[in-house]
Amino acid sequence: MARRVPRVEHATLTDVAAAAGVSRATAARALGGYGSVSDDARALVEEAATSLGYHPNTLARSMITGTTQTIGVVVADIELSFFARAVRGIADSAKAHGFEVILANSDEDLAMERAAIGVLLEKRVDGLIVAPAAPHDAGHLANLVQRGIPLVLLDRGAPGIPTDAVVVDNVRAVHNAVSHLARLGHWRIAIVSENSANLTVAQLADATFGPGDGMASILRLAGWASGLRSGGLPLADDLLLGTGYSREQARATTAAALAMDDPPTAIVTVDETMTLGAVDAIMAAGLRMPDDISLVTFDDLQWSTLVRPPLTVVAQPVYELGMTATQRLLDRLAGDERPPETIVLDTSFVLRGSTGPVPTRGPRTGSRPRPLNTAS
Amino acid sequence: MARRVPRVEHATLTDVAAAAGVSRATAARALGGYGSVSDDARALVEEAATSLGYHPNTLARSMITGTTQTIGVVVADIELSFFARAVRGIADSAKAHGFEVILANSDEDLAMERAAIGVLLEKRVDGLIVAPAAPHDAGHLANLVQRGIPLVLLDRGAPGIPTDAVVVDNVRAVHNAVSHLARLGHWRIAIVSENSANLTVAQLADATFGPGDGMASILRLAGWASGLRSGGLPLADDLLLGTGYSREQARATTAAALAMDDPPTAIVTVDETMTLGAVDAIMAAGLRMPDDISLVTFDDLQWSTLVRPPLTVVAQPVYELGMTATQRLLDRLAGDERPPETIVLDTSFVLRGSTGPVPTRGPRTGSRPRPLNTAS
DNA sequence: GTGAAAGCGCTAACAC
DNA sequence: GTGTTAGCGCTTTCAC
Repeated sequence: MARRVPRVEHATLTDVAAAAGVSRATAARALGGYGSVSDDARALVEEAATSLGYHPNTLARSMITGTTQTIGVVVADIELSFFARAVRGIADSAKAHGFEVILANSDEDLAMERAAIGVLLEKRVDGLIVAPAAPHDAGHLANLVQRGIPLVLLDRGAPGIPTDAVVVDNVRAVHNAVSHLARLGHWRIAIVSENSANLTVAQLADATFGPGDGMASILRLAGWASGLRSGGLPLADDLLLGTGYSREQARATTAAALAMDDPPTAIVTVDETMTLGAVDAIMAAGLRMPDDISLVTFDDLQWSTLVRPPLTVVAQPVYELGMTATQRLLDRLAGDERPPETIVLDTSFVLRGSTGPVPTRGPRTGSRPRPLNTAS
Repeated sequence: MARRVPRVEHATLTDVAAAAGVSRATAARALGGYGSVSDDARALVEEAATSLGYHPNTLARSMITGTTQTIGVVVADIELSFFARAVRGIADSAKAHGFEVILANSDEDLAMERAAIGVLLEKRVDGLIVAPAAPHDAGHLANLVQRGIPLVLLDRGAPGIPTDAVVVDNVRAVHNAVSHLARLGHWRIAIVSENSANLTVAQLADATFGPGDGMASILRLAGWASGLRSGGLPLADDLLLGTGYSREQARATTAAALAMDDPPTAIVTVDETMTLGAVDAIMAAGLRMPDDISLVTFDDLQWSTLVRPPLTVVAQPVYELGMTATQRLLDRLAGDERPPETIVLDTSFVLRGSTGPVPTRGPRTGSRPRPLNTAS
């Protein structure tokens, strides 16, 4: 005879049935609200249930029904504002539909992501929302899709994987931001990114990425490069400030760029971490925005308006990204068989004080080189 | 015959056993690493398992073992930096011990907290980490403890509930911050809090709270009041800037205080949300820190060093709070029967630019009233 | 409307 | 070392 060692005593359906003087089937029907039960029996059962403090064991239920009412969520790091807000959106809409959320952090590490997904699957989550660490190395995700496990990608699509993704149009968002800076007369527009993809600026400008084609950071680089090109600006490789994924590395890289002979007149950052480091460097250099340098950052963070001047930002609908991903996942769980699609939400460009025209005089070197190219 | 409608086909132990040509018990032993199996059998089983893509169904396992290797976490709002970081600490240490985390937000609402705990219990989490919304109305938590469900409180203790809690010494932290300000000569030290507990400053100063006695915000008020008293400063009720729990309300309340005839010479904020609103108001009023006003905020947020001047803060070991809570919970799960205790971690006072001596001349009104009381 | 009985996938005695 | 078997708590036929 199997015998478990219960950590905690829970009243079972059998207990309730016995107390109510009915069969387990009747008790189950009364409590589960399915089948038909007489009013008498229902009353008896409900009374017994409350007096025993009965709560159904969803584990046992799940074994039969095949659904756990749980979704697994794998993000890079819940500490990043972006993911915290997206997860809040996920949790809220999941809860509204009776689902719970199991959370895992991957730290953008493929092995951690794989492991996390494995564990979530063993827990028999009904579906997954994943911000894939390596959209171009997503065999494990393809495998999920092939096995019929509902999967929605968040923030980044994985090319070639036939599943839903919810993203923003990163290329266009940054292209527009760069165009704005170009119109203001900036001719040295740098970008700070943790990911340079080992591509030259020309290659990035040539690339034709769709919104769901991989990491947001790469797409933002592509948007930057294409913005430079369409603004008639030189595609200078020294403006691609590739660095490591930490505030300190972003600071150091930005600081080095600011110390160049021909420093950028404007900087774009691709996410919160890069923004923190870039602002560190700009402030440490004693530069005034926008007089000495213009700055556009990604994501409208809570403190964007607290630095002086307030930051011009590309704002993403982060909460909605999470909600939309969840909605789509729950639709799939409910049997929606439409072909997978990449849902693209709109960003907005929020103009504040950190961007402005290039000053006529050079900020520190006395004078600046003329633009190399002013044709469109 | 019961028949489930599997959303996804998973290979079962029976499948593996059949493929390997052994009994289910042998397969289970080989895979589970318990009991004894011959090397031949083990090899056969492992091969069959990999080729079938077998992953154990932890639901079935949990039904027998009585443990789900899952902990439930209920915080106010994962979007707040404090909880995001604490949850990261929880998730990391949980994962290191083979546990997963189910996350729920309560928005500091008691009903939502109760509901969340109910759901987590139905999912048979092995234990709970809760930041209680109402530490003084915690019958449901007492009930958990009585039922033997392992529970660790985070950030706030619940007086009278015999369970572990992991907190900081909020009273002392704020007392020290206020003492520092008093030593700098400040005589009108206000505090911005979403919770005034309907107490007068004198009552707060008289209260003798321990570190685990309820909401952090109240304890911080008490620390402020006792700091005022021991600094020989008047316990003026108009310095207790009680407001609603939103950035905008904090801004409005702070703005009103700054517009008083006798405005504060220094302000303390009790959390991230209050800090955002208070800084909004100070900046909107055009006040310079620390020349016009000094500011001490709670929690060392990432942007604390990006505003000018950088903020003097009370820093909490937030990640460690989460790790410690998890460690204690896992200890309890492992059978640790020590009497429950309130674990108090140390805060640190980080002196930066937003605090300084009271200027000899009044900042805006030309001259200020002399301190009412300079005795200790 | 109600009860009996099967069985989800697994672990844990208990024989052999 | 291995197989047989019972049963975790529940839902779901299928009779009555």
